[in-house]
Amino acid sequence: MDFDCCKNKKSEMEINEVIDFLKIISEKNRLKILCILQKKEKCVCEIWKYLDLPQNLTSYHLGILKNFGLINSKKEGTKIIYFLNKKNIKKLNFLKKFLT
Amino acid sequence: MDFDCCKNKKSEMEINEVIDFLKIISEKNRLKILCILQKKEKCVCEIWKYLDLPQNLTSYHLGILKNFGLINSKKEGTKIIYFLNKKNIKKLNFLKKFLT
DNA sequence: ACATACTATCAATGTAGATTGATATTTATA
DNA sequence: TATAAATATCAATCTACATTGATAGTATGT
Repeated sequence: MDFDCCKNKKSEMEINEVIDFLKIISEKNRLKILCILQKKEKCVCEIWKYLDLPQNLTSYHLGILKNFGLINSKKEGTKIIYFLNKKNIKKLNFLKKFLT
Repeated sequence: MDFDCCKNKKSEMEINEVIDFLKIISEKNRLKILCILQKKEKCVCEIWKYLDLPQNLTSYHLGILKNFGLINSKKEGTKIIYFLNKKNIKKLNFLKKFLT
């Protein structure tokens, strides 16, 4: 074929990164969480009560987002406060490369 | 709570649209197909041979992309040529609203 | 008419990951 | 110290959907 796309090692790695990112944010509850945290940092109980989700499910999704580096957390008494990691959120720009 | 996010009907619909779009493009083979078609329109057999995928699987993913309006097709002899629907690809801009 | 190339469809299977239920841990409060 | 609130973790279940295998349809060339 007449071009080199999705084939060389670099291209393959980039695609994998993008896919990982997309998989994370393409889950409705997680996207909502990101949405919510844009406004202001929030503790877990605020989030699950607002979104009407089970507590443990909320914790699960927060864990995924945090593990991927999209959000961070800090402790305040008995609460865990989650907030956006704005630097990593900008990974979104990465997408433009593929789809414009 | 002190704001209105992911709650009203309009917001809910927007999120659903974004999620649908993200689910479509967060599949590796489909993203690769979009990637490939950026360069030039291609028939199914070019695509599956290039990506080293089973023919029917390729057809399946092309169907999903077409059904969502990201690509279109035309017939040329025994071949079906697929090409990007550039207008709809721009739905990506939609994302910025959520993640910047 | 026959063989071949190209594509789509259908049913069955496999699998990643979202959801649920139960429980442990930690901190604050009475 | 006992109770309650907040969070995380684990195992089990459920579900969407990607993958596979088989097959049918359609166009082309001999």
